[in-house]
Amino acid sequence: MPRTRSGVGTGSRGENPSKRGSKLDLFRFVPFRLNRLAAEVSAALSGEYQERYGLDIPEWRVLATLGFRNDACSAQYIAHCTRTHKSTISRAVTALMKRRLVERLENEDDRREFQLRMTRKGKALYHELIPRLLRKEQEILSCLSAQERKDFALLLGKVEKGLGLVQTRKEASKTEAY
Amino acid sequence: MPRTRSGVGTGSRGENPSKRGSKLDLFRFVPFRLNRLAAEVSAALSGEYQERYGLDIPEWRVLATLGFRNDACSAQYIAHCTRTHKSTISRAVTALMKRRLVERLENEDDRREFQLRMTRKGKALYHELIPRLLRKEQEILSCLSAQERKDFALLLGKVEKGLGLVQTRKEASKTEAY
DNA sequence: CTAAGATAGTCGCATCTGCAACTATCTAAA
DNA sequence: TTTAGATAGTTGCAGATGCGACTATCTTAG
Repeated sequence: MPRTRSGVGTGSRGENPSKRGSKLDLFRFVPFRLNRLAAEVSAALSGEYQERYGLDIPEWRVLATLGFRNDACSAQYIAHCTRTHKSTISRAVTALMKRRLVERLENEDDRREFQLRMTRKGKALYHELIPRLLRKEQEILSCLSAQERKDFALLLGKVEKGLGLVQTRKEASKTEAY
Repeated sequence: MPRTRSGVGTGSRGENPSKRGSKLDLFRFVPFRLNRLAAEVSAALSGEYQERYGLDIPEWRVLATLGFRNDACSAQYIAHCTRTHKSTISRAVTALMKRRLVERLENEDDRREFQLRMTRKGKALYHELIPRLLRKEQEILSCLSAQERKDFALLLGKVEKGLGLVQTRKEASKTEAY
């Protein structure tokens, strides 16, 4: 049974409790909404990569990067383009190697870094996982019309760009160096 | 533990490294984009509440909730409406009480729970912080036109609703009980 | 060649946070 | 009343992750 609210409400006590417009509705505050939404979406997806395949997010990011570029690359490259700390990527790679999903080759030209690529087993898992994730994504976006999804992607892109999250062509070609 | 099954599942276990459309561009994958964007936006804001005022996100959420409802409420209520785990809220409240930003009163009707509210000092901090955060938010959204911001908020709302993140009126009145 | 500085990757440490167990309290039913 | 079950809040524990130090290697300048 609902407890009776103490009748204070927005009424002003002597002290001027809520002066000016200096109030903030968390539910309309975009940073909070983005955080909450991201957490919820991650939770919705985790059933696929986490429970079903035992991958955590950093591990999944490594596989996704390797799978998309169908080509070997360094851990540093993955860290840069997924904006994940290099130590996190390092641990993810270690775990993936233990499970024989990823292997690494010495780089002759620069023996500090390794070339990473998925093993056959890793690729199999990747190709099994991708359709599931894409389906989940569509499920999450199913509340939007086709046009709204486009708009949403466009707006996300603008905000990302505004925050410097988007690679320019120049940066991308520089990134090739990794 | 979900060991990978021997069969590859989607068939054609042959070589064929990148078959079909089973590829995923992380940069077009909405869950990844939301995660990255939320992290970046949080980082952009942390300068205000973290560095300047020594608050972490859960602490900030407690203050924001108390500030918006200009009324005392329980820790459980805050946990529910911010979708934060109750243990996290508990620790945040403890920290805020140590700093005398928040105080709690025994609830006569139910001695399990406490009524939380900001102290004068807490309110002062809150009213100093809010305009800064709102300014930051506007800064982040400055890459969007007024109409685009509206659209963005609307689309966020639809996705939130689709995920069950939005309170209906009925739930809201039920929540009053907390 | 040598030395200084940059970079790739690893690892220890500290922090954060979710989970689950626990206490105290409330509610409802026998 | 007694007892079983629910709920508010706290806390120990473990897993995840960022930071910074460290090693090894590369590059560039003298």
